[in-house]
Amino acid sequence: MQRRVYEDSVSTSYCDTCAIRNRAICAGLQDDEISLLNAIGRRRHLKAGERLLWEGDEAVLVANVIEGVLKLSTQTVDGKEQILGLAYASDFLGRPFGKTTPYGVEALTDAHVCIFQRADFDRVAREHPGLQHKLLERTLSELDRTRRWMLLLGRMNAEQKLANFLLEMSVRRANVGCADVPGEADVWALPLSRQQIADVLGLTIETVSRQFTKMKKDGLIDLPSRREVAILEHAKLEDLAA
Amino acid sequence: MQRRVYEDSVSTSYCDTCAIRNRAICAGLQDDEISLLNAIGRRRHLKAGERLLWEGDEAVLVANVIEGVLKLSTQTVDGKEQILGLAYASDFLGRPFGKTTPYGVEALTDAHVCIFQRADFDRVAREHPGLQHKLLERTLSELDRTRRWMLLLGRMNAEQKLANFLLEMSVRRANVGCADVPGEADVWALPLSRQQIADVLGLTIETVSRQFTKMKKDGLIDLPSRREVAILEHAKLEDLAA
DNA sequence: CGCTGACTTGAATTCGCTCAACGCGTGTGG
DNA sequence: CCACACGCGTTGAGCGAATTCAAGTCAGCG
Repeated sequence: MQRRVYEDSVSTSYCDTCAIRNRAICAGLQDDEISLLNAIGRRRHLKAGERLLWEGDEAVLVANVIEGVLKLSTQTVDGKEQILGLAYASDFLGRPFGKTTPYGVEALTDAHVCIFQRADFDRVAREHPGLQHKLLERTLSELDRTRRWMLLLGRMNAEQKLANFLLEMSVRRANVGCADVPGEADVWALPLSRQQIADVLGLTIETVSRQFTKMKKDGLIDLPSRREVAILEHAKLEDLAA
Repeated sequence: MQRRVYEDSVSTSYCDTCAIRNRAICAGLQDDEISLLNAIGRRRHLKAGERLLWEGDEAVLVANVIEGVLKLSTQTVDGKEQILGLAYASDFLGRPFGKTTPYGVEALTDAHVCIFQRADFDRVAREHPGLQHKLLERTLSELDRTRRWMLLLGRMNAEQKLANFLLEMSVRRANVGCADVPGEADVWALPLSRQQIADVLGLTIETVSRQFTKMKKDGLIDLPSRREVAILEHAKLEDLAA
């Protein structure tokens, strides 16, 4: 029977050929554990802009990012958005063992995710300490990363924020594909609009734009088009990032 | 043999009579699991101002907060401090399964903690899924709390930040003892100096002071002494917190 | 070709920071 | 006991970075 257009049940070969098989929570699991995840997981394709989770909803899904960039965000009462973080390939999304989803998730680029019904996932996790351990490790390092981001939000000026943002994106993006060749130009397409960058950094769109312009004028970066960046002076950018 | 003055091995009765026995990660563990924790844990008393963990150190300890308030903090390159969060009774400290401690921990009030050698704790956690599960749940909700704090740092003005700070402290403090009687005056001693409050909120000491003064003038709070606060208009304070 | 939405640029404003002075309580040594 | 220093907090003045408000530019698309 045909499933919904964007969902397919995961055949055994899916996990075996999965791009993140060795980096996500699946890494290092035993064969029987992988099979179990296989049985309850589905692949899903998300178009850029499509939402996977809504803040405050009952938490019915958790997922692994296979490819693409997604944003986790929450909203202030007066409607401003604060992006809580970005999720890249092999990152985990959602709130296992919780009632409600604490943040919204939206794809910034076209993306592939491997989704699980939370109830299924919780059950397997409870019964398989290895999986739970992986999840714990991932959550702990996510907590560390989030806390470092607090330093950025609380203590940095616009220039430092943007420098850090570009450097982190450069690293996280590079981790996904092949390793960067040192000395090679560091160019890529930004998966975020100026507004979204502003939301990540706790700035306004105008401030982000001005800082981009300034960095370009100073020769630290290039902006071949609106949605592309090149880091020209990696070292100087790191100095700015302080 | 006498141990160091501030450390005592935990006798069975320690856990049984522990104030946080039913709220920390120990809650709901089986008797044999509790016994194991008992065997590897020690109580330690910290004086206000004493440090338990240093950022960047090899992670040798993890701990449960039994009583008191501690701060988790990190430093910028130029020496400014950013407090990453506060830990209250039943909160968990440290970085299990990690090489280095990602933040410094210092007691703000006199405090009691239940400390474990990380190696011991890791081993017990690995072997006892129940414990690991508790730890995971706690880490996940800590991540949620931290992300909500990002919204405060990234999107709020000084007034909103302080209002949120006071309200959160009121709640977290109240959770420790008996429940607040509604309508009762909400008065307590601040465990933080103005400077520390500034570090928590990503503000300067002067701004914090001015906001305190303003709130007092507006009748929202009272400041019986430098280190005491009373929330007079809880509802109005919540309006400010937005 | 003109419309639309995303981005940039400019000018004015404002919020929080910096710098500086001062107040207050506490401890210390003469 | 007083004088004084010291830490901590408050208050004021001026400044500056980032925001707000307001035009303008640009690219993509019907």
